[in-house]
Amino acid sequence: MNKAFPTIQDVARAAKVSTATVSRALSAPERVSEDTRRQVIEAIERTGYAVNQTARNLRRKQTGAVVVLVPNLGNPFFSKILAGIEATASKAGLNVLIADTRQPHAGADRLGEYLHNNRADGMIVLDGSLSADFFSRPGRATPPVVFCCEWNDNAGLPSVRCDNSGGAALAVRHLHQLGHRRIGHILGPRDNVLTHERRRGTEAALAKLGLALRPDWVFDGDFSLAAGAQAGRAWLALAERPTAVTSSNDEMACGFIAELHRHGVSVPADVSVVGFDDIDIAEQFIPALTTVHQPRNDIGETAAAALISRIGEGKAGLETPARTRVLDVELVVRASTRAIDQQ
Amino acid sequence: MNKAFPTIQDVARAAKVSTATVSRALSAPERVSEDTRRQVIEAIERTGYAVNQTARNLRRKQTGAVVVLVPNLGNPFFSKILAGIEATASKAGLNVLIADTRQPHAGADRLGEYLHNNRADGMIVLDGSLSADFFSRPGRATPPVVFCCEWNDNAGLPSVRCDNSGGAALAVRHLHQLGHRRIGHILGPRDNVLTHERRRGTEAALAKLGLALRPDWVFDGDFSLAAGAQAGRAWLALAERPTAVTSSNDEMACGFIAELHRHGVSVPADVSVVGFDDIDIAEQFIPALTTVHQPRNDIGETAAAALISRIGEGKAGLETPARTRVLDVELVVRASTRAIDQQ
DNA sequence: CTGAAAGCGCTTACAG
DNA sequence: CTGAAAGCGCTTACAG
Repeated sequence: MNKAFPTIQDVARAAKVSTATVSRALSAPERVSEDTRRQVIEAIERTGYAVNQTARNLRRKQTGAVVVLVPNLGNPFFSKILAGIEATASKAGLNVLIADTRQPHAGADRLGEYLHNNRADGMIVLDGSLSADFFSRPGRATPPVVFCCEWNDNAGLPSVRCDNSGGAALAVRHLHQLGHRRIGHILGPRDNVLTHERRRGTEAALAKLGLALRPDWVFDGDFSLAAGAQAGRAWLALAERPTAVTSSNDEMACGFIAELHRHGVSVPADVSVVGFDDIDIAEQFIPALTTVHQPRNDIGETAAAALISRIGEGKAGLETPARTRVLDVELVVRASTRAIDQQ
Repeated sequence: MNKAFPTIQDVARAAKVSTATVSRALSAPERVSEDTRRQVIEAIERTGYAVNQTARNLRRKQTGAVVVLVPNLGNPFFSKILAGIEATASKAGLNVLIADTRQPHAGADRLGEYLHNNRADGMIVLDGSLSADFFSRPGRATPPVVFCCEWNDNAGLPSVRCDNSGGAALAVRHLHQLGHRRIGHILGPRDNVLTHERRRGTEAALAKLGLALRPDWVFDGDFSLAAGAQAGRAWLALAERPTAVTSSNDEMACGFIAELHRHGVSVPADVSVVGFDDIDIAEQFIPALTTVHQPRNDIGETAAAALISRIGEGKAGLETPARTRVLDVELVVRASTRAIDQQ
């Protein structure tokens, strides 16, 4: 900040009114006479005045900002979620702060400051691995928090996400309809709630069809392209191979397909693959990826709207019953899956 | 914010000292006696006190935040840039605000508030299309601004970016070495500074090799996958086709290759393709994409460091001579390019 | 080393 | 409709 910035005092002087009137002309123009308002506006222009948000926020006891906690900002998956959050928040006049929970400096203490130091009026958390007590501090009220995409059941907080288990089931049923009976699955990171839910959906759908998920057809992963490639190598090393594989996300599906390709194995001719997320590249991948579409922009917007309404109610994080919003997913059939002859 | 939050007054009372002493114990512990410090710490814990940043910022005349202006947050290209910025800013104790310049609500006025309403101590701009007068307001000082990736020469502001024309030249020379003489180019969005620079680098390199960029081998685009696919269709419709194409970014290169694939044309057997950026998927694309690697994380970190040093100097945007930092790129040869017999 | 007091730039009952 | 005054929660010369 520069001291050369004009203040409300300067405007008051220039308009020959009190600072209270200038303030009203700005925040409640209907409570000021036509004439006065004009004078104030004119004085504002003449002085080049702009409200000092810090002072306003201190006085109003708000920050005008929400913070989004992202596990690894470098992961492009989050871009459309962030875009949805930003669109909704900025429409409501809120600023959006971002913080990366995986940064070395981002200890729970540091991140907790956002919640407890009046830096933000609320928080959207994309990281389900934050422990429940991160969100509540002994003897202190806490601003509203909502989970988005990932979540932690123990925290008892509202959550907005897609239908993860349902999506996984969609993928399995699609492969089953194509005649596949030998179906494998690539996992996300261990201890991740999405990994867990998608695996659960996969197993449940398989069970309903009278099939089981063979342990040797479950491939470890971590949502990265490299992990997909590694799963590809694991698949190649198998004596008995599944004819189809569902992946816990698209990136691993792409890595899996690329690795098989490098070894002369073709998708979908030799094995069918279904992803999860429907990231941008899925449609232009070769082969175009069959996947479970997740409405990422919507999810971000819905989470922001949920947070904003909580902020409006003035409810703290734990006072209102937590509500879970599960948005629908849909299967997008493209070129990475193909019918198989009955075995 | 919740009124239940304890203030520095509560701590002072609990520790039986003045608020000045509490403040010092926090901000300048060496100016407080050992004993007093311990008492204050203990009182802070007992009360659950956390500094109110808004009050501190008002008093100190700073905001403790920088804002990043992103043209379309939904574009995953920016994720690693943002990650670099966030890492460096948070290390310096600064919060990171983001705003999308392409949102309908994001008029120049709204965005300008970040600069002129004491919302941020500085700004990083990823959007080169903002006009020069956006950054200076008549009669007002302006906090430091630095461009990142994109820039606007007219604004006279510091800028951090990769070597765009040099990268484009690298791509051309690589293709030339492989024997290609008929080389086309897919453009980014019209009026974009990166489009312009990369095209310029392409033409300059071509000229040096005694070649010209044929107008019918220049394909319109906008950095999107769909634009790449459209360029693919344009290539297919050509009577005389280039044997190699450089693309102004990776996404269009992928779209281009995918479209040709759908029409039975193979890369690199039938045409070689070089991208730009080296996004995550480039390596696992089929064929793996030869491209110009841009150090996105570095670029973000460097831009943040440049901004922070300007903030530290207390210089406003226009007071110090603008400095341009151009980071090196490098060609990553993968599978989308192949030698051709001399023609 | 410590405290009393002023002040950062606003907003908002309160009174008229 | 308007103004005087208090106060949001800090920090920082100033004085001792």
